[in-house]
Amino acid sequence: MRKSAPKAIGDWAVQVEQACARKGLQLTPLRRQILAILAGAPTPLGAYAIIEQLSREQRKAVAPPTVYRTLDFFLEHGFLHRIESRNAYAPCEHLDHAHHGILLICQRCGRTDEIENARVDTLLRETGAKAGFTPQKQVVEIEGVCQDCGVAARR
Amino acid sequence: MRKSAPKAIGDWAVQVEQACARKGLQLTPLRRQILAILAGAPTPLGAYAIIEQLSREQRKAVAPPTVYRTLDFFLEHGFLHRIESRNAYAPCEHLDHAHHGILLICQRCGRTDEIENARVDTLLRETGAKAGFTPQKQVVEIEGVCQDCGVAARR
DNA sequence: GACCAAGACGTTATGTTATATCAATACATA
DNA sequence: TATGTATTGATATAACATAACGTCTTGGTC
Repeated sequence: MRKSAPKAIGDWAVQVEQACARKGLQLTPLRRQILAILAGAPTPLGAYAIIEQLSREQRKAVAPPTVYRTLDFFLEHGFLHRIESRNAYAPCEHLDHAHHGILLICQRCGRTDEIENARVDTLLRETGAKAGFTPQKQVVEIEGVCQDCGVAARR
Repeated sequence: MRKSAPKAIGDWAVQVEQACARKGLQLTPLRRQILAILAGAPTPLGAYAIIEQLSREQRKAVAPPTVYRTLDFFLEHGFLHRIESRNAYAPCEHLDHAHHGILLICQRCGRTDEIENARVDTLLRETGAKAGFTPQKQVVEIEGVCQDCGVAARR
């Protein structure tokens, strides 16, 4: 799981900022604000959770399309993952290179961790290929109990 | 992809029927009807597509809870898969044993194929374990282009 | 048969997630 | 200024899912 959330978070926000600068992407106030909200969340957030928080912060309602557009922007550029089995969005922890992440989702605490494994990648591609299939996008999500929660449960 | 849909379908419906008999589960008229609808569909169906078809067949509106309950019944007993990345439901093609399927989803034709690979399973479990994670449920969905569509595209 | 409990289904209402569409604004550049 | 492009605002609605409660059937037990 994302151990020291504050640290990883800062990292992420900073990295996104740098990536935007590098690629000439606009990091507007709205995007920055949503970035901060996502960065500050201990667990992945749903779009409507973001809308609520945003609306609170601005004391003014923010409509769904506004947030979904921003999420799409982050997703397109690989800054964010969508967790399909939860309809939630979490920071991508490996911004520096293209990859298919494996998402570990804890049932107890709700935190997620993104790991990479080249062998899984390769194996999935090969497995698909054997069936004549050309993969474009992989969704690998594993739900279970994370280390911390597992330890806690056994105490 | 499910090549000869009619055949695989018949298989599926029959197998579900047998499994229900074996386990003492009621295969009521409603369940049978939804089974048939799912079995006859070339691609995974959303709950509301089932509702529509059901309502047409009965010339009478069927409400969402009715269908969702039946879907839950099939899911619980492992007869059906939910495709997380599509909010859709597809017959499970390996009824005879417990498993984590790998779902191949074609972007062009929408058909899905479910394959099994023990190595993927093992590898995912191991990968999780290395991170201190105890997996309960795996979601592996690969989106891409199936053989037929790939061939068609290259012609 | 009378009774009870469990399971299945019907019905109404509502909650949750996501998108279509068009208008307004901001900024760069010809 | 005019024109184009990117972003955001605003309204409405679509798509997916569940809560809560009532009714009816079924199958067991006395």
